[in-house]
Amino acid sequence: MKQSLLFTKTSKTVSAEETSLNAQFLIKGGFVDKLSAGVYTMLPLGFRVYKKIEQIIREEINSIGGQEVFMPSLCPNENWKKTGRYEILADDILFSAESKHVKSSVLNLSHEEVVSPLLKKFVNSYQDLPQYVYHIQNKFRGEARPKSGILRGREFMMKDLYSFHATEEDLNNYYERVKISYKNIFTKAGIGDQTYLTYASGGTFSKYSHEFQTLTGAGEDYIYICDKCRVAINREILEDQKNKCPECGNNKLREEKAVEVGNIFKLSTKFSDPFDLFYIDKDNNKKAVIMGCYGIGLQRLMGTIVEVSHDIQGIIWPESVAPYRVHLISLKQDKESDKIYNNLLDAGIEVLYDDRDISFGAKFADADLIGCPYRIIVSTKTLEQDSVEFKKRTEKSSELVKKDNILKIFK
RNA sequence: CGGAGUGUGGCCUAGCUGGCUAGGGCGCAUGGUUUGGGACCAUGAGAUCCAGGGUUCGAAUCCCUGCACUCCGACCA
Repeated sequence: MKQSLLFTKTSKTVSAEETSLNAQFLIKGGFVDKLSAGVYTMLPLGFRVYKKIEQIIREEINSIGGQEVFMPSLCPNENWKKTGRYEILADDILFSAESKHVKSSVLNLSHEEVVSPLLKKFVNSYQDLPQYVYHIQNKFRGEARPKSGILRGREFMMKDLYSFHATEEDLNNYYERVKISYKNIFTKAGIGDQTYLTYASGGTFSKYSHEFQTLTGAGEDYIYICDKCRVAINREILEDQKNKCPECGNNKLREEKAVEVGNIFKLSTKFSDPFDLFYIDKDNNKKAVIMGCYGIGLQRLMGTIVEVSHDIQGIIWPESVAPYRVHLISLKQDKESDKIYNNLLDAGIEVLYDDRDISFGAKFADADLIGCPYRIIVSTKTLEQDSVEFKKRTEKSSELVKKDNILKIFK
């Protein structure tokens, strides 16, 4: 992509009100635009990052049997009344959706009320189970107080996976597979080192649920980490847990602030009961389907990566989610840099090409802010030596690389 | 939802104990100079000072109401 063609621009300034670090960098860099509190547009650069994250999640969930669908945002509130969640949430964070001809719909804030009746249409026998259904789709939550940039929004994308089982044991087994899968996702997204499996309150159906918490001061949760087991417990169950690691009993836990990037939850029959989602077992008995649900907020994950990976100049994207792999900077209006750009494109390398006619200082500053992993600089100086300058975003120093050898770097 | 703060050209802001044509920076346009860490000079365009009401000879400035945004707390299926 030629940077001169991007309709967005970087900005040197951001409102003094915007104290959240992820919001500052993402807005200045032209990744997102805030429409109103907790409601953001993904701009071309930001949407590329978003899609990389989405794809990491999709591949990982597919690998544990997830079948991707796309469920609607609109839902008759009848469904929500069936589960009792309408009464609880209609006066709170549940958006109602009305028009002249539609008087009784809501905007889904999660999709149990859609996916459960959906599966009822297809599940009859134990032989139809288990099933794993997910989508990556908008959620609407009328938060009283959106905060921390894109970490807590009123409209956001979420991967929500729902699993359907004949038995509790089968759910438990799958639940463990999802744990591993989530760990892979956060590792691939570049925050594996800072992310902890965390015991949290489980509601009425199991002793605990599990969250994936990433250490950052921007987080809203306090977790207590057991360094032996590399797990944590959420402060909300600390007293239950008597300040001990649930896995090894270690009572020397350290407190950290963290943000919840993922959550896995055993639902039991909470949603299958109201929708009469059942199956017939081998002995011809009618039994309720056992469910689990598993969520990851996409924007929250994106914002968390920024919170975890940046320096004073800007974002340092992990290669797996960077908007472009290479930021090519020409310090000279020259056919040579066009040629290098085209060679990189031909080799299938994602490259953002700063072909703008502006000062080199501005280009460097933008490159630092935007945070692509690799930088290639083409200038008169480098071309005299038949070379370009190659620099990683994570490193201060650069090296000269012969033009002919550029592609070898990326093999 | 409780508490605190803030709304000024496209963006960031100064002005806020009322007083001349609302000042600056960024960005934008035109011309010139410059070219390895956010260049410089000149000229120019661009403003219902969040909205409505009130006080006053006079309101961006004071008062009331509403809306929006930010932060702290509560909440977080």
